[in-house]
Amino acid sequence: MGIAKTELFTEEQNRIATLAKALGHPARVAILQQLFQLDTCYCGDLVQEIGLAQATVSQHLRELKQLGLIKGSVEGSSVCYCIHAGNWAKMKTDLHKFLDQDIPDADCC
Amino acid sequence: MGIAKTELFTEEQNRIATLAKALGHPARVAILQQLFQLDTCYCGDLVQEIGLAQATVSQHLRELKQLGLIKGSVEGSSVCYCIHAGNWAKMKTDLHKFLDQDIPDADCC
DNA sequence: ATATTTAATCGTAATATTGCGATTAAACAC
DNA sequence: GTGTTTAATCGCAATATTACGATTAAATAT
Repeated sequence: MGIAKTELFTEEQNRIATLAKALGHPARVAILQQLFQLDTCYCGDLVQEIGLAQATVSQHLRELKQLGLIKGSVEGSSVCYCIHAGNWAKMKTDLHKFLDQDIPDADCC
Repeated sequence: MGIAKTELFTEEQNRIATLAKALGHPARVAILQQLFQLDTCYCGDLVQEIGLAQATVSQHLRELKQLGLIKGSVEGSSVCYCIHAGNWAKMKTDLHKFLDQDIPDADCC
């Protein structure tokens, strides 16, 4: 019914899915890439770069912030965003662990 | 309007988002983990393990197959699934490239 | 004080996803 | 042949996501 049955899965499975989901939209990927480049870190610049409406970009920023992947600080009337290094590292650890599993060579198919 | 504006983004951004999205549901993570364990590779066993309805699991399997992350082969009246090693490796390369970027130490916030 | 800039939030419409019962088709058993 | 098992697909309901105009609040400029 469109409701994800998280209770059926392990903490680890849910965490991986949550992290992956956050990266599962090109606008959020684009925002993160901009922040890695760091020639634009102000919200207004990001809105220009991304090309979506201000409200939409703000919504994507909120998602990334809620997960802790980015942090924002108010500077006068604008807001500066950047990658949250510690949490990004944690995410990387978790995703790598999943991605880098050895593929069984039973090769049953 | 709920429609992802893929044309605003680069091929790379869209590809990363598409890959991440596929991993963005715990059922699909669970399926992949089972295939890594490989004590269950038959569709029916996966349905048992996952705990969702057969139709739902089949739908998740289709998504993973369409992206090429898994492959399935018919064996009599059942179907055996496994990780598509080559495509999994490609995905890893693409995601790693994105995840492993250096975080600028300008630390503007 | 008033006007402007900036970004978050609200409300809402369009679309996508998730989940499942029912049906279907193919392989198998008898 | 008929009955059974297996898994894909259809159809639909519930929920989630995406997008944006409008509004809001805070900082800044005049």
